[in-house]
Amino acid sequence: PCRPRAACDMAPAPARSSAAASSSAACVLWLRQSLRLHDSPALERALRLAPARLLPVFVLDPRQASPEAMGAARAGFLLESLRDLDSSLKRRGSRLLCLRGRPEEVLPPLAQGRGGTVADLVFEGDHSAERWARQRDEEVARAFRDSGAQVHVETGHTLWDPELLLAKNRGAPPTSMPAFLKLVERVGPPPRPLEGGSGHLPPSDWAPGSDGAEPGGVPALKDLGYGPAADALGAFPFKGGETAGLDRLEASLRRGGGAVWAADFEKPKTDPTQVEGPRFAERSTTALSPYLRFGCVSARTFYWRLQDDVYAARSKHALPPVSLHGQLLWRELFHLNAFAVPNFHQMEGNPICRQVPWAEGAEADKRLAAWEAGATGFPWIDACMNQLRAEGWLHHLARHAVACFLTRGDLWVSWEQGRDVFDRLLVDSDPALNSANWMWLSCSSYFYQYFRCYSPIAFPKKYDKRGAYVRRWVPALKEMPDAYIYEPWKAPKAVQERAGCVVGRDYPEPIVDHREASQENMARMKAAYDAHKAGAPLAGKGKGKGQTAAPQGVPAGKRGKA
DNA sequence: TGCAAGTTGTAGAT
DNA sequence: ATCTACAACTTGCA
Repeated sequence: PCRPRAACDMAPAPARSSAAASSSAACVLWLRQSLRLHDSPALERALRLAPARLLPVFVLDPRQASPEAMGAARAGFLLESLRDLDSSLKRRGSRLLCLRGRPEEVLPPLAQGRGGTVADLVFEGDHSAERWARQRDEEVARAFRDSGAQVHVETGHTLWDPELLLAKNRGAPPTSMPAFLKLVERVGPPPRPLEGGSGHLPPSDWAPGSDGAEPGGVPALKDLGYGPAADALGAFPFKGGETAGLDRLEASLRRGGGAVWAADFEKPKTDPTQVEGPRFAERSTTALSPYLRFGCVSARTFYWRLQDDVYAARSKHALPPVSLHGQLLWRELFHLNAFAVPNFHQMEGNPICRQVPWAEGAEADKRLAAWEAGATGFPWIDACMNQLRAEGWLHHLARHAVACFLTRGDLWVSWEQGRDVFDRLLVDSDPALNSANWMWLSCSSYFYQYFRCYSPIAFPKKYDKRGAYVRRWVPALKEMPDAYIYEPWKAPKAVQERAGCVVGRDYPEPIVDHREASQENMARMKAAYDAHKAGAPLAGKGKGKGQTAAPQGVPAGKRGKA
């Protein structure tokens, strides 16, 4: 029923002043979240402006792309993606200009027209961004407008335009999957991916800095301040970029022969302990998340390939929320929430987030540090964190286990702190999904059954009785007998000696007693929930901050018509 | 107001 | 493998 959406279906190009429409007029295409040429609304819009010159630019912002803010795995993936994009652009007669610095500082000089008039700026709106990023975008847009350019903001990171979804839900974002599925039912399927051409692009023949300080090429990791160890240590096993991403998409769709695997995929049934096979290619999930994060693969392309080539061909297939389509819908729901809920990325003043008195001070810092370093003394948790630091990737259920452990399960550390660690280390960290999932796992929002708690011993045992995953990621435990692999402190001293792993010497003592800690924390959660109920839920409690927070999308608690 | 359902818990019984 | 108790959360809808 859904035809391919042609680029010209979109809003008509605005009329522009005759002065700007001179033959040398250029269009700056500021690439951000969508590092691809297929299904790129921003690129197609830029082409419809028919500029004499098209200047695709990406800005490496030190606030994001530096060792303090971004793990080596993600930085490496990002640079690979940029290099791939540059090659693809060059094949079509263009090139990528890669600048370094703050966009609001390095982009405005382009508007002044180094070597010609810049008539248009096109970029993709980041609806679910944190406040500072939204301000950054406004500053850049203002600078271009002040220079006489037109600014065009497109939507491309999500399946639907978040504004449209919000409007169709009377201005209030759904906060549960059943409610979101109903909304999606009303709205209809997402737009088809754009049919991007493969033809020649307008030239990108500007003069990038005659001072020679800024060559405009994609830098290497070391140029961004990453040490030489970063290359070896920070390695996601799959290459970044649109080319590799589309290959991986095809491989996922073909998997199992006749798309059986993708059709029957149910997320809760996948295995978080799976260790890489000899072919080093298959994990129990698609591992497409980093490609979606950086827009190397369009969510809409993924959605429709699944629909047309996997689901349509079979009488029976998995359904949302557990199916692969379901995974895209979770992503969509959380982006919509991040767009519409005020103070979404923090506990305070966040109307959907339970106010929980998480631990603070030196003890909390120590626990957080041990957790991040993979030194909690719980082999399953430490193995997960070691994989996270090394690869930048963890299976979704492994993320659950470590997030529950850090927050409501064992260590009682704030979800915001764990979220920040994930944001730095994960190759696929997308702020909206990251904050949402941390709220979920800490029982701060979306999920409230705090008496369901992951055990760092029982949970991995269900999948991996012999602890192959732990042995892979915690070498000290390599020789520990199966019976003690998840609880080495219970092994008799002689067994520990024989395994070359004495607890307290070669491997840490457990940081807490899981049974005691989880019991105590459940009582704390109950108290926090009771306090929430006691204060009028809509009016908030205590400080009275939540209800006065300026809404970004729509006022919280406003359920009526706009 | 009551009731059903909620992507992904555990421990112990059978 | 499938069941139940655990102690009982929330949202969303009738």
